Amino acid sequence: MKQSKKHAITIQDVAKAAGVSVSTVSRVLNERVDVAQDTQERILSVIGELGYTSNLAARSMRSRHTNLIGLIIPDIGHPYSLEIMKGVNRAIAESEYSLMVYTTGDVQKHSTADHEQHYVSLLNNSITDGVIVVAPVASQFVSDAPIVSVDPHKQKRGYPSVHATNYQGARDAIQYLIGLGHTRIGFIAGRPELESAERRLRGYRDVLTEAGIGIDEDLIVQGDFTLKVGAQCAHKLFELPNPPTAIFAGNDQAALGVYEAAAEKGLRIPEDFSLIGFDNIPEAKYLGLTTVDQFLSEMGFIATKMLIRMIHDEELEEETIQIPTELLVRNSCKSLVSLVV
Amino acid sequence: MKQSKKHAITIQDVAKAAGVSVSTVSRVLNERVDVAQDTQERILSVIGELGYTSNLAARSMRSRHTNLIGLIIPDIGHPYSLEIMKGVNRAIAESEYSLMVYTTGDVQKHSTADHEQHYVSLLNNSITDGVIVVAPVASQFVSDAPIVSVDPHKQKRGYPSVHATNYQGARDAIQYLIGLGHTRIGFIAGRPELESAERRLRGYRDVLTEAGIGIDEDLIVQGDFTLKVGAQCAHKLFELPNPPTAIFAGNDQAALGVYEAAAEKGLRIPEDFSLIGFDNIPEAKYLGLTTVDQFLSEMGFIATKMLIRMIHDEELEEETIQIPTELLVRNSCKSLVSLVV
DNA sequence: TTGAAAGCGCTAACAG
DNA sequence: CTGTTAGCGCTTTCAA
Repeated sequence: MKQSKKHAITIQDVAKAAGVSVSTVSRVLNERVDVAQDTQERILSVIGELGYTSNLAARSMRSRHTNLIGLIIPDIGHPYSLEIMKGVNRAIAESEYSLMVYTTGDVQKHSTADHEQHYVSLLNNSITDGVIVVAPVASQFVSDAPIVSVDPHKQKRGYPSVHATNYQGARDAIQYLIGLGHTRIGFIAGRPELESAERRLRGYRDVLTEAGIGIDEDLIVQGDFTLKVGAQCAHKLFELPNPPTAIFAGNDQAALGVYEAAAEKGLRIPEDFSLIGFDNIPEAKYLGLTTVDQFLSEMGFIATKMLIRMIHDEELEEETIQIPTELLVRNSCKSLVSLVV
Repeated sequence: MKQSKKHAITIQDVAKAAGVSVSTVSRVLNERVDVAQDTQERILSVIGELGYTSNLAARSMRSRHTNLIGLIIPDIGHPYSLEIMKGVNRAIAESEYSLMVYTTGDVQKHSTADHEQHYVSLLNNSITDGVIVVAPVASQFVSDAPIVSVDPHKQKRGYPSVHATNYQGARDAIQYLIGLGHTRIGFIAGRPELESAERRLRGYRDVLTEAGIGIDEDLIVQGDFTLKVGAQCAHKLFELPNPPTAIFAGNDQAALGVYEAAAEKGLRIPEDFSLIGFDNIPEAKYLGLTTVDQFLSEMGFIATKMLIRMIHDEELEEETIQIPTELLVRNSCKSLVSLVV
């Protein structure tokens, strides 16, 4: 209501309208106490009238305190990312921070260490108080503000990260299947370059060996964490002369692939065989399959809590948290999340 | 490698290291052509070595060009939001822009017009070139940068918005059910204060009236777009002396509620009755239910494309786009998305 | 209790 | 082709 419509209202406009200096307005904005009661009220009411919102860019530049947390996440549309975001969101909701999710749209094109570092710098050197990086391939990050990584591709040092206990989760899952009486358990492996996939496989091998059942290499097929290849893998397993009576799918998409392959063959889960999948699978509830579940969201939650503690300058000690996470559908096995500094 | 570790590398550091002035570095950064070849190369290599990333805050403050689009969305964890984000993401991926998703964590606590305006100002007055506001309750926004809204609660003027053709979609759905031979079709309504819910109901009433079937008010029950209440509504319908042979659920969650209620009663879909739902329902694929689908993602996509055109200063004319969106599962009816300026 | 003034890192004239 | 300079809107000493 003042002058050019094109120009946003600044702290100057507020100061002028309230008949004070900008520094006084700034003090009110930052909830300093050393401002006279009536001055404060006047400024506040002017702010309300003018609909002033402080310029984030300018504020970030001057003060190292934006109350903004950045989340750098590969593919916003992927269920994996979504679950983690949910957990982050939960932690954000009960904090004084707001969340800025940064994504570049396409997983394939941007998941390089260079890009990750770029986004970390972009956010942390400017508008965020700290960032969470999900599933980074980068080993190191240069940043003056705190960083936490979630589910990094490879075990790394230098900054804290939250890991799923993939090994223990897979162990629990296989033990659960053995408890059901299965001895021929198929395994659809994930992308071998990922530490998580490798650990799940190791859990499978170890439990089967320990149980005296032994490993039949024909029962281990190489998937890639996609539904399509998961279905192909399942077909391979079903065509075996001596097919498995249960399948452990490396992740959610693979599990759905198995489900579709089973449906094609007219098999029913869990009547004809047992299917257990890793990662969150919303459909599991209706499809009768068992999942090692909820840990994605939990990882996001823990990472966010940690980051906030770091921002508050609480020095993190070398520590490990273990958080039990129930299986969603119908059993007693547990998955865990661990924190590694 | 220069001085205090705590301090991020600035354009000054780069200039010093390259033996040029900051403005020259800035020119290279902004891909100006009027820089000598060798100077440019030298600066670029220094940037690489130092791992310099330009300060977003500072850059935003000086130039109206951040290549960042803001998405203001109520609840990141809700399937509704997710679908829209997917569409936005798709459009972002094929553009030169990056996406900044802004959420405050909790739908209930923050979905007020004031908050919406606050976030619009926060982003648009500082770091974004434009914003997309999803499901706003606010009627107007003050902002110097472009705004597009998606699926606003009430029809509003002043800025462009993308609407689902809820009326036509509901019409198509009901016609589809009539085509299947149904005459007693239950309707689970959504929150009555939302225009979308009201339009769907109107589509239902109109088609039934036009078809000469007439309206049985007992078949219309008041839901609230949640699974729990959806299930209760379904129970109410099933308990009717003359229960419906088909149910149209106002949205995805309600449809799942109906599914669960049906499962409890031992009913099977679609053998025992037909169930059709609005909004994206991933589970639909496995549950045999029909959906009016994909339009959420489409709305996000269109809104983003529009916003980018607006940022590029292409004046938007009064126009309407109609985009046919197939039903997901098994039929021929279509839903549409329209654009209103 | 308040104001004046100095920058934060960057871009964009304007000179050279 | 390149350097100098003046701010963008804000916070923060330092005085008054």
